[in-house]
Amino acid sequence: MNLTTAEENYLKAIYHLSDGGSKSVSTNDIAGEMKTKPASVSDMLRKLSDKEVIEYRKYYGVHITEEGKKRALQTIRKHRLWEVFLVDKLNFAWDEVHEVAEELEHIQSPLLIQRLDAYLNYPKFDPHGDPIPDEYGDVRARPRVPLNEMDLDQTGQIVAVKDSSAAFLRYLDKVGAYIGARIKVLDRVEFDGSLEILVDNKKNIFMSKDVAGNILVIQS
Amino acid sequence: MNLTTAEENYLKAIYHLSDGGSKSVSTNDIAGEMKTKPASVSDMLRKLSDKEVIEYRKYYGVHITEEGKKRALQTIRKHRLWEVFLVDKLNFAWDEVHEVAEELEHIQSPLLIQRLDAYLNYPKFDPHGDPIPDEYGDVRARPRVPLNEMDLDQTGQIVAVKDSSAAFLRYLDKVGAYIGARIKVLDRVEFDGSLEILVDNKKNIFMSKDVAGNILVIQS
DNA sequence: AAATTAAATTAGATTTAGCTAAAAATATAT
DNA sequence: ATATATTTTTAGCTAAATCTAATTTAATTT
Ligand SMILES: [Mn+2]
Ligand SMILES: [Mn+2]
Ligand SMILES: [Mn+2]
Ligand SMILES: [Mn+2]
Repeated sequence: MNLTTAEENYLKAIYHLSDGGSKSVSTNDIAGEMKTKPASVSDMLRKLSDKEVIEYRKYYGVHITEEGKKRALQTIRKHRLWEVFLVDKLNFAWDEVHEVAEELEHIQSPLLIQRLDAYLNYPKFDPHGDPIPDEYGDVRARPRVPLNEMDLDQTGQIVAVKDSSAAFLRYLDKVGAYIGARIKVLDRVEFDGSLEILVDNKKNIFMSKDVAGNILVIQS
Repeated sequence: MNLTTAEENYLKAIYHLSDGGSKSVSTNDIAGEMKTKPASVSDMLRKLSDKEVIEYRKYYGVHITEEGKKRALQTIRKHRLWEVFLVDKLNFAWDEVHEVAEELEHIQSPLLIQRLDAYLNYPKFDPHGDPIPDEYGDVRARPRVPLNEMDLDQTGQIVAVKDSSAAFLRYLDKVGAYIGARIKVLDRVEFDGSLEILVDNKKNIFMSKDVAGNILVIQS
């Protein structure tokens, strides 16, 4: 059974809100994520349930099914591949790609995605550091730690961000904290948890605990 | 005023059926081209007329307006740029690109098209030899002659096809009559107008008048 | 100039995706 | 255990894009 563009978007939202299928998700949360009203969500849940991509018990939230997870991961795969294309080939900045990818992810053509993947050299991560599922939906996740949880003097590499808003991404660009940057925790202010970070062994930057909590690092 | 995907598709059909705005177009012709029913077309014509991209007098067919022509050319530009991308970068065959481009042409992002154009090195023609309008809607058309109208012993280069069906394109691939091939008219059978053609100075092929009429050539 | 045929429009339904307002169910607090 | 608050669903409406069937207008033949 085919999904419409709206159904794909809802399913992706449910996948994300449920942490990849582990939690149940509420109508209100979906409405918040999709920027629609709860009444519209109730309607859509009935449709997604009919198509057996979610399990739906009225008043008790939804679970995504195995089939639903597979579908969501395919859409996420397409989204992230297009983001890589936009950044690597068309020189988009990493904060300019999400909206366009949100449209491109709905183009129906398995051949297109296969060829795009090959053309991009089978990338494993998108420009925000999020993993790209393979064509079977398998994801190679790296263990990632929020920067604010790292110990003093620890080193690592920035691999992803939790907040992908354009404002946040532009701020990171400004201070040089791009994906791939090597960092070291130089100091932590006990009072508010803010940090002093060494970036790429050459630049010292200060950031609030809040900012650091949105930066994900692989420790090394 | 923004156009929906359906409106863009109808407007493009009207542009083509009217030979770029020169002829008036009938409801039935549009229905044929769009594979919808005349009743649906009447509905859509009212909408397009409200948005002032066509001039519509009930029962007397439609004319595309200047604004409509501009919009149609933008969509055509996007369609053809995507086709170049699919063939040049993703190694699609020229008979595999049309359907996907029919979806990709509706992605809304001026930046995307600007960057794609640059990335493809500002191509002037799509894989079927059709000209790509520039961002102002200007088209550099080459004077083209159907192969069946060429005189004996004349030479030229295949630059486009009238029929873009996959079946026809595959046939052309098989006989080596791809876009860019140099050809010479060796013989014409008076009885049925069929032709013998020398392709790339090395291969002799025979083709019916019907086939030749769908191949466009620049004479040289 | 009628009569017939063809083309186009209108009327009325359906599906998808949204909305608001009202009702119902569940959760929380006294 | 009630009362209150919150969440969720239902009912009813709108807009887009289709359809079929009926009607109207225009074009073509006799
Ligand atoms: Mn994204
Ligand atoms: Mn999307
Ligand atoms: Mn095409
Ligand atoms: Mn299209």
